[in-house]
Amino acid sequence: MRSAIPKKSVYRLSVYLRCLDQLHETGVLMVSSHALALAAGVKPTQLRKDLTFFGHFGTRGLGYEVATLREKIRDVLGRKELRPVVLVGVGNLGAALMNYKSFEKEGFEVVAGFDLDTSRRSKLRQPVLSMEELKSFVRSHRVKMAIITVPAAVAQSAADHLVSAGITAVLNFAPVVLRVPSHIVVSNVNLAIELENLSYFRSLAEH
Amino acid sequence: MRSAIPKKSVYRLSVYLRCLDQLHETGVLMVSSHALALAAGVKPTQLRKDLTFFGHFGTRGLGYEVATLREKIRDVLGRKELRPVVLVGVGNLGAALMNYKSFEKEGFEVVAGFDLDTSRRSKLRQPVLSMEELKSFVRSHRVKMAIITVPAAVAQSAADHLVSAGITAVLNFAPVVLRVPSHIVVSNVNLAIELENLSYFRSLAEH
DNA sequence: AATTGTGAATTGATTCACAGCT
DNA sequence: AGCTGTGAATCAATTCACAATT
Repeated sequence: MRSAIPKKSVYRLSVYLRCLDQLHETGVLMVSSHALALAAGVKPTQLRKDLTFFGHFGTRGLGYEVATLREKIRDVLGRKELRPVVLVGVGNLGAALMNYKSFEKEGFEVVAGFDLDTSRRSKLRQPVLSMEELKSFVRSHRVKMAIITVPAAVAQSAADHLVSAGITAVLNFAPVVLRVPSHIVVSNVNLAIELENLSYFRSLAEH
Repeated sequence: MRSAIPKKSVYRLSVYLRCLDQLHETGVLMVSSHALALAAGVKPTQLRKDLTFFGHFGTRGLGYEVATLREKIRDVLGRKELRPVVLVGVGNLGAALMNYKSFEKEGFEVVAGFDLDTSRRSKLRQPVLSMEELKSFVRSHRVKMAIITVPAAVAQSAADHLVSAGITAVLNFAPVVLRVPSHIVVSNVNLAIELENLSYFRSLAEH
């Protein structure tokens, strides 16, 4: 049994890291689990429990050194080197993500876009290439991660292409459940469902 | 105690609805929990359990009538009328979301964008208005939901504006934890964290 | 015979309560 | 005195096992 670590703890680790970044920028040296948890929007005990899955980083009576904890979490999350990402489907959303500043800031670089229509290269820094060029590009640039922003109807085909090119992690924005081999990691972001959910809980709340 | 219904069940309800839409389009009349669960990427028992929170919609021995179940889920999710949404922050991502087809298809209409720079109206169908116009627009159009796609530094201020204008649900793309009154529903989408998570689990998987 | 619906059992996540350091 | 780290307890979600129904 490799991973007794809850998925959600890993997710929150990223949230804590963002908060630590902010504290670091503003020159704060030490932080208590109470203060950091407040900033992250969780309970102090949850923060401490989350951290225990990865080690013990604090000093009893004092709290956590911001710079150190930040560094440790970056290590856990593998934030040493810049990680290249390719994107398939250079439509409105795809192009926006190719320009998305937070990706770079957090250590990801969208190195190329792929699309049936390679004329969609307008004001992008990165090249927009044809699907035929995908495999050789991914291999030669040793890319392991991809973003899918194609229409639902062609998302499975895009995923198949990516997998056969050697991609092992996919962030999928297409509203379909992708079928991939079990060693491939897929994470789905369905924006329409996010809105739909929000709408549901909003209606509940107004009573 | 109103809601003993798990958040995740509601989320999956939206996923089931997408699958039912597809089945409906392809003319399928009946579906078993097994088949629908397969399409949705969950276990049959989970699908059935999820449905029991909202009623019983199937026929033992036969399964579920696609059209009926679809209709019932639409009812639960409040998908009767078109729901207007405003968006604050008409940058790359914001503009892409204002054009996002899946929103319309799923019953949401982004009716206006708001930005400090109202010249960002380029090829959008919807008007891009100044922040001063937000409150009166939201009130006169009876908008209840908003999308925040401004930079992190001004996201809290955007949220404050929205809340005081009468918005009660926010889909937040800015990488900050928003402070809002307790009756406001916030859902966060942090794309950089999604990639970071994916990267973490990808690294785990390659062993 | 097939398939739903659901209590009971299990598994997983969160919170509590307090021992252990500084 | 203050705060972390963590086993135990609680709470929530998932899965099992099977009775109920067509």
